Amino acid sequence: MPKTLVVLTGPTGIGKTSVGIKIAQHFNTEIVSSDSRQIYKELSIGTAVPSKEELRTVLHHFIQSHSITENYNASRYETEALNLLEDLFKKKDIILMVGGSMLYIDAICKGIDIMPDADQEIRASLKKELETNGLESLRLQLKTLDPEYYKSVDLKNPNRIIHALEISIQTGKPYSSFRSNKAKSRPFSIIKIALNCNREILHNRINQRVEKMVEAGLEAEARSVYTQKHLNALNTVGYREWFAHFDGEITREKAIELIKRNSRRYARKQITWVRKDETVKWFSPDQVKEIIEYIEAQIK
RNA sequence: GGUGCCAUAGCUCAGUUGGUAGAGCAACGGACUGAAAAUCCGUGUGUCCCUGGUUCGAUUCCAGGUGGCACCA
Repeated sequence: MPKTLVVLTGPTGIGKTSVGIKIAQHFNTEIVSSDSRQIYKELSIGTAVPSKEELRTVLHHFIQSHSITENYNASRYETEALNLLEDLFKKKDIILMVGGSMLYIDAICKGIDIMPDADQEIRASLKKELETNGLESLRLQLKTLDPEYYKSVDLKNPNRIIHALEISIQTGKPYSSFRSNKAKSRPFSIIKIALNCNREILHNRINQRVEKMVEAGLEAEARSVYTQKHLNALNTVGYREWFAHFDGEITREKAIELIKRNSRRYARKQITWVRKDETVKWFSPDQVKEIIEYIEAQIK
């Protein structure tokens, strides 16, 4: 029997969780989450993890499975999720992947080139250098260590330059030598589905969901991880705004307003990413029946 | 009902001594391979309330209308 991974994605707040559960139920299968924040066990309200009822209905993987202290990344996700999929495909022909972390989805569908994890000490020293000497100093280093990547990288983006430098420095080989730019082949076929709706409706949904999160105790949840605010896992919409409030930089109302705005912007960024993928079939969140029909037609 | 003030971008407003306009916020478009809910780049999106008048030319000046606000009745 051929194996198929059905990927369900779309902007935050569109309703992926509930649509995903209906689809998983129909195909009697399990859900592999591709959400870079729902993966953390310390977070639940601000990441909008599925409810206990929802989790009872369909078996979910990679929901609150790791700690914010773990230094997780897309490559680790690729390895772990592929291993899991191999197991799951032994008993199922269709597996549903649900989530909005586009890089994580790409890691599964196309793969990420193999290279070492970034050395945290090197990263820290490069960050320091960025602060004291500025971006130009890092650019010059990159020009020497990896002239090829220097030509194509966004030279205004510190994260990109730092990452290329840290890999080049710790391996002694240019970062670009690790980049194959080739999609890996997978032992399963892939069907990609994305949810979207009218932008104004999406914004209303997002704004209302943030209000509900606040009512559900988002502030207390943020407070509970406040001492670890430096962790990358917490450099996230819904938490960083509270940290700014706790630090006395902004009012509580401003924090909530910014969470709404940043969520809206995040949704737009997600849509931008998915738009360029021509293999994606778009649906509205109320087209569950049509989605199931589409999947069945594709499988045949 | 009378008088005064106001009407410009989605919002708050600036401006044009008459040559069709700009800030903040919001919004929109894009990039993306170990930080990705991250990080970075780009874009004013406009019946200047409506109708007339004056003028080569009106968003700007004048008249009337409409709407809002304030005060007086």
